Amino acid sequence: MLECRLTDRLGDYIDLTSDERTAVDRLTERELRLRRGATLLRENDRPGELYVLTRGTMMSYVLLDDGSRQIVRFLLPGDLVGMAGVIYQQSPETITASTDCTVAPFDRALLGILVDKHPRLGALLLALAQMERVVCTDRLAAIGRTTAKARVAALLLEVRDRLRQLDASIVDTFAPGITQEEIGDATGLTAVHVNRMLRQLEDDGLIAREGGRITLLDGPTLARISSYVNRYAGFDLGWLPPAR
Amino acid sequence: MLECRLTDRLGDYIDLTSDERTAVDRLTERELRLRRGATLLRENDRPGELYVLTRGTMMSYVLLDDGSRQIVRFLLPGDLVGMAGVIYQQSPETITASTDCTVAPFDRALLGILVDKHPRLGALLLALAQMERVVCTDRLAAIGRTTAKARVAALLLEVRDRLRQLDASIVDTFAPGITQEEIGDATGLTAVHVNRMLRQLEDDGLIAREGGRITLLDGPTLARISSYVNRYAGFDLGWLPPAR
DNA sequence: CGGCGCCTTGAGGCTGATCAAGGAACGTGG
DNA sequence: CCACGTTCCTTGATCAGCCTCAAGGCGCCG
Repeated sequence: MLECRLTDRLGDYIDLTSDERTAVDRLTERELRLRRGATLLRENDRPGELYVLTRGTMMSYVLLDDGSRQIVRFLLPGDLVGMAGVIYQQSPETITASTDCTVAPFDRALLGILVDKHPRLGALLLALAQMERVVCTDRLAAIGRTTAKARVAALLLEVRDRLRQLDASIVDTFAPGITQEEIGDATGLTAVHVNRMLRQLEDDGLIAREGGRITLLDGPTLARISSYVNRYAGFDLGWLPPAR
Repeated sequence: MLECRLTDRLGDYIDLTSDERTAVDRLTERELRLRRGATLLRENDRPGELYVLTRGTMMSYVLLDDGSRQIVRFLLPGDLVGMAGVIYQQSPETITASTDCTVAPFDRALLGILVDKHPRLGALLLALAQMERVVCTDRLAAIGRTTAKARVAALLLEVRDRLRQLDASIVDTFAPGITQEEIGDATGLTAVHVNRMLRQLEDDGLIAREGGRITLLDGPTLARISSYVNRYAGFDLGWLPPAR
């Protein structure tokens, strides 16, 4: 199973000093194991803690009155979990484990201390928050303004790019590890229609499927029809302050 | 015309020290005036600077290949503008003036310096970034999983709450200052259908319209049918580090 | 007075939802 | 080892919400 520490993730973007590394590792001293399907945090709970997801996958979503669900983000190892709730007295989202997984909980006061002692890390977290916001707006544009086929294609590309960031050996074949219903809940479609769109993409020769694994046969075309841009690349972090 | 400085906005959330105030004000030393319709930043431009919007309203949006537009956010005085692009070499969004307005440009390196000298402000900016992300996910859920009527209702409530934050005298009547086409581009609808939904809300007795001004006659019902939550309230910032 | 931007309303069509039924894979207990 | 339940995938038929196209009205400004 894929594993990634927060220091590894942050280290993808900047070279951490050993002081910074120590400070970040301090957030992940405790460890919590979750079973597939377990709920870490529920909407309107009081979100006292934050988490680093270290092993397994989770998802954050919102439930509406009529029982429908909007998946906001799939969480992968190395992701900070629960940041959206850090400013509220009530959590705006529910977070559950899609697979068995391990998280490291830490009090949110530690986040303040971390930023205070290591402003550069604060700036980096601010940058990563912006990245997530941009990913969210991309999804917004996809759901608001593109066809079902394009939305599914964009989601597949995003999943591929994020998995590749964790494991460079992943190129175009991967097991997304999410059901068609979850794809639907992330893209604003029904599971039935997601299934049809996957079939169409397959018939178009853009993807292949086999036993839960998906191969992107023609990434450029997929990206074109879905207006997909990889937001996990193309950074400019030259404005970050020096390490302290 | 409404006006709001960045220090005022940040001061809504925490009491700034005079040092912090000085540092924030330094970001807005320069001033740039824009005509209604002017574009401040275009998608894929190199985003070298950030801006504080001090007077007037703007909007940030994404254009898709087929010419359709997804409005990501309406910008009001006191808002930081361009933060989404701060981490990229190419701007992910276009920003244009909806009315004549005034912005204060500053180099993004200044952001790094600000965070370095005043970590508490860095943490606050991180918190505000999370808030925008939550607003974005609310919109996502609205577009992905709710009806046209609910989306329009939610947008009206959000506009009201944001205007009220700027001007406490605004209660339930306001001039949104946006066209029906813009409401559509923000909610993933066509202008024609927005018009029908406004008429329905009016026929239902939930809103009243008169000469471009809108009155929310029944906020609670509007909030209920649209699952709207005011994300501009209910904060918990107790975890911020002390001022430096 | 003419043009333009925006709003308004009607008619018809298409995308994606809903309802329904069945199949494959897998784990679990007898 | 097999029967069974559960979960997920797959496909067909019908329906409806929202889009598209079209036409006209109002108010403002040059």
